[in-house]
Amino acid sequence: MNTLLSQLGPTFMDLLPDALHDLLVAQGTRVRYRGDQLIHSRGDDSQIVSIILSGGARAGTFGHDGSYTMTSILGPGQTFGEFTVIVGLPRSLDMVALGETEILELPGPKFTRLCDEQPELSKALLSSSLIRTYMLLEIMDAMRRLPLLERTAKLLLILAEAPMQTDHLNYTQADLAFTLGISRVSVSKAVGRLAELGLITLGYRNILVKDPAKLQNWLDRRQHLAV
Amino acid sequence: MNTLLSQLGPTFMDLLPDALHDLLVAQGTRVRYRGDQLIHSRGDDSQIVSIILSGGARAGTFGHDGSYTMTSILGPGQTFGEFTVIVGLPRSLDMVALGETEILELPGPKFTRLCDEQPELSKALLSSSLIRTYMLLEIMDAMRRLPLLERTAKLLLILAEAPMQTDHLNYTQADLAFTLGISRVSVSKAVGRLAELGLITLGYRNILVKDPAKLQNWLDRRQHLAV
DNA sequence: ACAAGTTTGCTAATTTTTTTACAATTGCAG
DNA sequence: CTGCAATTGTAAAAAAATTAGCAAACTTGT
Repeated sequence: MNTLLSQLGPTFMDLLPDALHDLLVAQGTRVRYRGDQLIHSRGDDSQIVSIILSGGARAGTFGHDGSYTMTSILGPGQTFGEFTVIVGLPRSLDMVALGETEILELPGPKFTRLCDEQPELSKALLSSSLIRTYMLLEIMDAMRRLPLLERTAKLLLILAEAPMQTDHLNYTQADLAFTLGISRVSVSKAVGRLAELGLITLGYRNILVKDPAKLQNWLDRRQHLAV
Repeated sequence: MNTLLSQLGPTFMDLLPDALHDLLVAQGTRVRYRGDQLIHSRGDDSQIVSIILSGGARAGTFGHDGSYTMTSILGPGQTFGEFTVIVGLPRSLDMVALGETEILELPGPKFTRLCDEQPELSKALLSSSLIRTYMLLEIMDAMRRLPLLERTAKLLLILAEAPMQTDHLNYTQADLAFTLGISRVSVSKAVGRLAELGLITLGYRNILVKDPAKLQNWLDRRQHLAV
């Protein structure tokens, strides 16, 4: 669960030469989204590549029953929609703006043309995609191997290091439960224990991770023992 | 857990124009591996891109305690090692040959040069990488949402549709347990129930999925009910 | 065809997690 | 300031999964 946001490596935009960066910005349309505004839904087949300029976005799925499972959080420099455009399948996740967010949007055909003309673009996208795959594998591994308490800690760490986040994580414990795929009671117990250990501070509708490094450290030691 | 093998889309090799396909084969070295032979280990930083020509490979991690968790299975036309070469980080998974396997190996520098010269190569790699990411997200979703019985069924389905596989899946229940990250007893119960339902037939060191479509059907109905 | 080593099927005891239910707390709207 | 709705903390019971252990079934090498 090592995150999709506190990037292990550079983001797509980081990987781009300046010239290309400028070209993209020139060719795309800047669109602003308010916090919690839906950017697009699972199943859409709008062919648009989105690049986050500022703010952030969270990816997840809304269940038929209104539940929500968060899959990942994206920050500035990261992209989404390229799967839809390049592979030609409908979007698999709902995307929601995380706070005031500015996104650069490029129509699919224009983007693919740019890719053809500028091999560097494909290469940057490839690198960021490979990095993403790597992280997903790490996350899957964590999900299978780590006990509930550690998994919860890891999620908090991911959220704490997310872009557009103050110290206080404004999520309800029910949200966290959905995200982790465990019960609210279990979350309550887990965060309770973490709070006991002085790693986090609990509030109403929010959790404070004052010292992410400390939490990370605790987690690392835990994982070490487990393996 | 929708597979990394019964490809949802085309494989890397499928995406390649014939000319490039031939070029790669000409530039690479064919290497044969016996069944269960270790191709490379987690942590290696050998810079080699591997393309499976025939046979297959399974990716996973060996724990310090000798345990093994399978992450995915790759078949002909699929690649691995590109992460290492392009991003420059050590390998994250142990790869083991699945039966008699022939692999085309390209040294990293040669591969990156080819990528620079042939943009089509980057593009094919990009598509297959995006497809892989998509599948991983599906798998993660399944892991969080599906109960143990369904997860087991899904794994069997994935394995049954894997390349290099006869009707009989030659895995011990302990193998399946490792792969699913659950206990052997739980697997035993799960496959027992599936056998009761007539969806599979149990044997010694192997499981027969005579009618994958039927199993798929059962799973679909189950998932529908769950959501 | 036998002995040795795996693998499977089961059981019982234990641990973990979920469910259900309810009280206490918090923020907010009026 | 007060009452309401949402959120959190907790406890007890139920369900699910794990561990540990053992006997029976099965392969294989000799």
